[in-house]
Amino acid sequence: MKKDLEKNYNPSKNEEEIYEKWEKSGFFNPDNLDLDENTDTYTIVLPPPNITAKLHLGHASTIAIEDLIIRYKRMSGYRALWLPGTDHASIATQNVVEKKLLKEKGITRHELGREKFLEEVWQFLRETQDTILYQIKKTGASLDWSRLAFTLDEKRQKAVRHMFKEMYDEGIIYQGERLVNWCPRCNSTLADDEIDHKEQNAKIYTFKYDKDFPISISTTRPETKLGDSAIAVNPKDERYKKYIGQELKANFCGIDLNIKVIEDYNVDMTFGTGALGVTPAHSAVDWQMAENNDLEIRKVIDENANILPGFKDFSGLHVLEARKKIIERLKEENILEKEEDLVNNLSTCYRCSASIEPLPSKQWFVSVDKKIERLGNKSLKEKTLEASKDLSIEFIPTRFKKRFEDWMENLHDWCISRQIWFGHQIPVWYKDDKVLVSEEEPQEEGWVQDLDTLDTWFSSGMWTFSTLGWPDNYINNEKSGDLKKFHPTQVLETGYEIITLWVSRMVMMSFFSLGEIPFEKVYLHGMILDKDGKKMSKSKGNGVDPIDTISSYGADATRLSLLMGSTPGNDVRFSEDKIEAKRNFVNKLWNISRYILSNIDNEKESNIKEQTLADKWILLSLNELITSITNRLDSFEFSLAAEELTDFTWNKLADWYLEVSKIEENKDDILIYILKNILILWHPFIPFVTEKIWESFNDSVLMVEKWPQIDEKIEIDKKNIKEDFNLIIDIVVAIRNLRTKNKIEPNLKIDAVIIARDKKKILEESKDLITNLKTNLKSLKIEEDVKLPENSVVDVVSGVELCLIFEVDSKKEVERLKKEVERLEKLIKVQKGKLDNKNFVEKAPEKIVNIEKEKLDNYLVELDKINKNLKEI
RNA sequence: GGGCUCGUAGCUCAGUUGGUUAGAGCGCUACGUUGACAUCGUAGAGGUCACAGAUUCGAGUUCUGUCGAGCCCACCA
Repeated sequence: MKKDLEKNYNPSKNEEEIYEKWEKSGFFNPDNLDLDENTDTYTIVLPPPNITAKLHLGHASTIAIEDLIIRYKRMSGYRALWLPGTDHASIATQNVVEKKLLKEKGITRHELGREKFLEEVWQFLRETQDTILYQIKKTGASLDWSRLAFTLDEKRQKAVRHMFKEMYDEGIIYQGERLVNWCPRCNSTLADDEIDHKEQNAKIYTFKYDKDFPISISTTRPETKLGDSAIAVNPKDERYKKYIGQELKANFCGIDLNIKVIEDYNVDMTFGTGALGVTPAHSAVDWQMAENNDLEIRKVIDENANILPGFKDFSGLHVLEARKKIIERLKEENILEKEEDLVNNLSTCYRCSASIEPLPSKQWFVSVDKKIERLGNKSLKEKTLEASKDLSIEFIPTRFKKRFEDWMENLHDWCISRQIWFGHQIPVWYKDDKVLVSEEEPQEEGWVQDLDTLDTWFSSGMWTFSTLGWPDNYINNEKSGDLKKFHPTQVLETGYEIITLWVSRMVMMSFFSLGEIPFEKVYLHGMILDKDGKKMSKSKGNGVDPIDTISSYGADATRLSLLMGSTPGNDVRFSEDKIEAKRNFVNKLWNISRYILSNIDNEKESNIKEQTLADKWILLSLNELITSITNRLDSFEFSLAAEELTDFTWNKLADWYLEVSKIEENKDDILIYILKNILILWHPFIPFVTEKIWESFNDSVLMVEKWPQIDEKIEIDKKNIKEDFNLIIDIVVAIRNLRTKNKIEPNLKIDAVIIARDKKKILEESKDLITNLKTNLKSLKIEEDVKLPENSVVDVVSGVELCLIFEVDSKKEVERLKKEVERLEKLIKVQKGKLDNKNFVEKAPEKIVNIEKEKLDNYLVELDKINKNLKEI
């Protein structure tokens, strides 16, 4: 039956229909796969995208990689689950909605009130979530939508509360006064990794607290000095040694201070005056010193970055105004010694860029150092480090293992409370002096819930198991249901930029609640940069919507362009050219299939009989391809796998075997066999087009077709088959080259003679093939020796000589040959030098030496022939 | 200050334990194409693999240093 496919593949016409077909088949859900009970599972959870905005190409890249892995594993017979979800991204989302409100309605969240504001957030959320899910489907993701989760849906809320209570009961979660990074603009604390350091020009002032004070200090923030309770000096510093331990009184701009002189090795003697004014309440380093030296902690600044009451006329001023006023005062008192320019790093909020105030505040923390009995008396930090060190969790590429461990080792307790409205509200209730931590809201009157919400990573840290039915599926330390089947997951595939934010928390939380790792491998992909190498971001407006590239070039081309030419952990630049090239390839594959399907009589391969050299060659190449692609995919070398597939499909199959099939006959079985195999091998990369072609001659669904095995009986005579066929290719190419170089009219029939000794047999067998293959020879002779006619040109190919006989421009030919002689003489000289090297001949493997010798011989033969030719002309 | 990555063709990038002539795509040049495919075909030009040194019979690949680009962490009182 002949099939008639369209001339060009049209992605937008087919993709939707194919996706529907997959969804209808039910095979996205592993429960519907026809598998034995004991089949191994393979699980990946989709890193839940923020619902703050539509997806960009970075997400598309994540999806392309994960879909590739999961489709490959599904076809390889695993019970493959890829679990979708989205992230509420508390701070980010709240910020976006706040900005939107301000822009569209001109109101702030405070004017609107908590409840109404949250309604707005949920409304926004529904809209963006729809867009995002639509985008994901457009890329062809084979996600199990029946298990779709959201970090703030009912089930996850339950899981979060359960986790909070368990951690609280275990003493892992505690409330404490700590110096936190406070954003006065967002009115919230920020984690250390939510802070950006920005260079800025500042002034550093040098002064004494008062006229009579013996030590000068330097600072960029004089206003905080109102809260100083010590001066720290380096114990090695001779200038200040005598003061250490003294308690001094000072009157700083009218405020009385008790200053203790303490020693600390971290003080840089060469910076400023070498004496550091210690402000425990408003500097992280100083806070530490205060703890070590039992200093008084005196707050100066409030949550709005204003000076607190009790500081006379400075009270109520914004820090910047207070700074100005203090400098004026110091000038008046004539104690300002120096005012210098300085470039320093300002800590700013990663969301709103406001400058951060370190403030002491009551917050909830997760302890990373507390020993946990059921984890072998180890802390979460220790367990996590252990998992990385003993390789139970493997990083790809491995260099991120070190970064992960360095970061873990320096990890402090995790501040999980956030002073924002959108998110998981902390499940703690207060009534009078009583505190209640509970999964359920207390029924009794009068309990008031903590107003803060949890850090967004608290809920996403539980992602691998909260999505699999925890805690319901975990009773008496026994896993059941999905949790038992699919946890731990196999791979976490994500961007390297959140290795610390997310990966570490997932490992800790999984250890805490399940006592096991959340995933076996962490595959880290690079970022997708724009064509100038800049990070794509909303603010720069250089983000690319995958929907746009999909509608112009197709999902397959978009995916392939993201998969190829990239290696794990390295950033990739996006370019439209690349997508276009992949679109062209997809079309090529389409046309290869079109040609095969329209030229065969029977589309079911029955009995593959390899008859000719070309058959053996292509089948052998296919075997090698299957082995190689399988290995590549197993070791996460996606780009290389795609390259090899392209090479086979385009350079071997299309360029050679299909051409041969136009000359040699009866290749239906082999053609359909090869087509089926490459469609399967390509499917994880470019699922749509392969499925579309597949359905034109199969009733089954390609997505669940079995991954190919090599055909054992073709594994014979490997070496000869390849060499022989490559020889034919070389000859055909050489004939064409000679024609082009000598400007032979395309229609002019010419005679060719091949002078061959060892290769005679193979050449004799393939005589017709060579004559017909993309050449236009009048005749082809194969001789052992021949006297060359005058009007001929000669080339040497893989050890055989080839003569084309026709009229030739002798002047041009002489020039060409002379150049050739030059080239050869150069090569021969290099080659001889190599072989004269005793070390080389004695120490290099015999194989290499022989190859080099053979090379020299070939050069010599070639040179000889050309010289002969030259004489004749 | 500590750490990481990168530097290969005009551009974007591959190149797995060191091994035959360093590859691909795009771009460029020439020629070609009415039947699988112009989303095509054939061929060509284009590389001191950043630089210097070391190890080795042999280095794009290993080591050291230098220069350049980028990133992460800490911190500047």
